[in-house]
Amino acid sequence: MTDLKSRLGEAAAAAFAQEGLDAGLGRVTPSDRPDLADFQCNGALAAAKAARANPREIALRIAARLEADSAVGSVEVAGPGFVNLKVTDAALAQRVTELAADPLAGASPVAASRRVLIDYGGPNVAKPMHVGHLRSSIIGESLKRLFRARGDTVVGDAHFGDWGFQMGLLIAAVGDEQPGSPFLAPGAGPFPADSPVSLEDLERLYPLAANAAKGDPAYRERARKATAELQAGRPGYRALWAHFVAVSRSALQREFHALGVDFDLWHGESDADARIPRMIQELEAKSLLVDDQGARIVRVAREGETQKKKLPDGSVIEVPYPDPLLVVSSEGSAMYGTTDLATVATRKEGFGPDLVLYVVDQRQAGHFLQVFRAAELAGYAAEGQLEHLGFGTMNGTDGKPFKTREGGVLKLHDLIETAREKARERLREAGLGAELSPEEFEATAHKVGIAALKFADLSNHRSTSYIFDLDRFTSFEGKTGPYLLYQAVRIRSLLRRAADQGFTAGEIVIAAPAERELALSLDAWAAALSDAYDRRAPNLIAEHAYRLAQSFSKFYAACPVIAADAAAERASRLSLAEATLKQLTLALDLLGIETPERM
RNA sequence: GCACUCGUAGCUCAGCUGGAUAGAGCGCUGCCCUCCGAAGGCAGAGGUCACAGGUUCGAAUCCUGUCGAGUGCGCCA
Repeated sequence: MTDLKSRLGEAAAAAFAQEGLDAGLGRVTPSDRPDLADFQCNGALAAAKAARANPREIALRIAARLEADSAVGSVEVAGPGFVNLKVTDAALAQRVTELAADPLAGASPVAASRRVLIDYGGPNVAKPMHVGHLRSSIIGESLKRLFRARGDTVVGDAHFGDWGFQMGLLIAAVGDEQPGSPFLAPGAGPFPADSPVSLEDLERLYPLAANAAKGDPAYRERARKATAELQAGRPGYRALWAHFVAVSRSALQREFHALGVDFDLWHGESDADARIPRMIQELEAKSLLVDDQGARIVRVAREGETQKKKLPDGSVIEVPYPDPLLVVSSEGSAMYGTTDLATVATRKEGFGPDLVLYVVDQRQAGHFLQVFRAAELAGYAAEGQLEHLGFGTMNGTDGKPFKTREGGVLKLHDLIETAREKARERLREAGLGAELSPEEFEATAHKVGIAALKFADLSNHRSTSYIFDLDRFTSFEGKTGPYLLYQAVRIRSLLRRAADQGFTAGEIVIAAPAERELALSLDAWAAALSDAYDRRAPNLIAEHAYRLAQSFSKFYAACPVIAADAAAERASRLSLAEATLKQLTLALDLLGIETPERM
C-alpha cells in the first residue's frame, strides 16, 4: 500500500533516471503553495546544478514523463524549475478507500522488523514521581507504541532505581524509627505486603534520611554501612529491601498506568549489579581497565579526539575527549556508569536487542556517550545499537528547571489531578454530568485531562527545553489534546446519528475543496509516521493529528454529511468521516492518548 | 577554561537532510449556531528567522565568527 506522495516520488525518481540523472533527486513533497498544487518536486533545480544545465528545461522533461502517471491530473513547471503536481480526484478517492481498510490507516510497516528495547520512565524506590518523570514516560511510551505499530518487536523497560546508597538510607531510617524492629534482625523476612513499612512510610522517610545524611556525617556513615551490608547479602536487610521494592513498584505501576504508561520489564539496577563482577573480569581480560588516581577507568576517546585543557600555570595541553568512564571508584565501589554498562550486557544476554533507545534527560548526554563507547569496546553492543534520545528540561518562567511556588518539585500525581479537575469543570459546563454515569463521567474527565497533558508535551520537539505553563497544559482550546478528542468524539456522534437514521457509508467521491484537503491530509499520514519513526520524534505524529483534525473540522463546517444533497454524497462523506476517525484514533493511540465515546 | 544544546510574531512553540509569499496555538480586532456537537469555523493586524561575514542561481535551514541563554565536565545517581 503506497501513499500518493511516495507513489509520485517513485515516478519522479524513475523520470530522473530515464533522463540520465540521479534518481535520488525525485523527491516529492506536499506543496508549499496549496493554491498552485498538491505536491511538488524540486529535483530539477539540484539536477541543473550538477549537470550545469537549464533547470527549467530539465523540469519540463521530468514533467512530461510524470504526465503519464494516471494519478496525475496536471503538471506544471513554475518559477525557476519547480514541478507542480495536482492529483486527480479519482486518485484521491481511491487512496482514501484503501487507507480506510488498512490496519495502519494508510501507513506502512518497517521493511525489516527489529528487536528494540526502550529504556524510559526511570522511577526510583521510595521517591514519588514528579514532573521530571513526565517527559521520559510519555515520550518513551509513544516511541514504544510507534515502533511496535510499524512491526518491530519492542519491550519497554522501566529501569527501576532499586539499588545503591538510597537503599542504605532507607534501612537506616527504618532502624531509627523502629529500633529493635524484627525487620532488621538477621534472617528476618520475607514480609507480607501489609507489614508496617508502607508506601507512605517510604515516601516520608526517604526525604528525611536524605536530608539527615547531608548534614550529619555519622548518619551518612551508618547508611553507607547498611548499603554495604545489603549488597553483601545480609538476609534481614535483603528481605526488607525486597519489601521496599515490592511496595514501591506496585504503587508506581498504578501511577504509570493512570498515565497510560505500561512497562513490559521492571528490571532494576539490582539486576545489573549482579552482572558487575563478571563484567570487571571481562574488561580486565580485554585490557580495557586502567588504574588511574586510585580508581579504575575505561578510556573511551578515539585516536585524535581531544579537547584543550588549561593548566594552572597557564599552558594549554590537549587531553583525550570524551572523558574516560569511571568503572571502579577508589573505594572499590560501583558507580553510575558501572551499573549502566552492566545493564547493556544483561540486555544483550537477555532480550538481545538490535536497538536500545534511552529516553533520558539531555543532561545525561555525556554520560551515555561514555557508557556507549565502553560498551562497544567491551563487545556488549555494536556501534549504533545504543541511542540516547535526550529530552529538554521543563523550565519555570525564570528559565530554570521547574519548581512549585513553594520551591519544591511538583508531584506528577498533583499535576494529573489538576488537569483532571479542569476537565471535570469543563464537562459539567457542557452538561455532560447529567448524561453520563458517575463512573463514565470520571473516566472521561481522566481521559480529557491526560490528553491535555500529553499533547502539550508531545507537540514540542523532544530535544528542546520548554517553559512549563500550567494554564497551557490544562487548556482545552486551540492546538490541544482535547481539541483532537473533540473532533474524534464529534465524528463518533455523527456516525451514531447516521446509523440511527439508517444511513450507511459508501463509495468515496472527492469533489468539494474541503474534501480534497481532507483526503490530502489523510494521505500525509504515511510520511508522518515514517518520519516520526526515523527521527524518533513523536511531535511529528502530534503535528499530523492536529492537521488532520483541522482538515476534518473545515470539512465538517463546509460539507453537510447527514443533510447532504444526495444519497451518494452522504454515503461518500460518511466514508470520509469513518476513515478520518480511524486514522485520528490511531494517531492518538500512538501518542498514548485514549479517545472517549463522548465528552 | 573546555564541550554540547539553543536564540523564529507580544507569549508558548513548529519548521532546520537549502528552494516559490516563514507556520500554528494563545492573546488582540471583527464575523458565523431555525443543517449534523461553537472544546468549533472564517477573516484581519502582528516577524530585518539574535547579529556579522561566507558557500550557493537560491539560506531560518549549511560553514565561520560575535553577542546572549541553558546544560555538562571522574569517585552522587
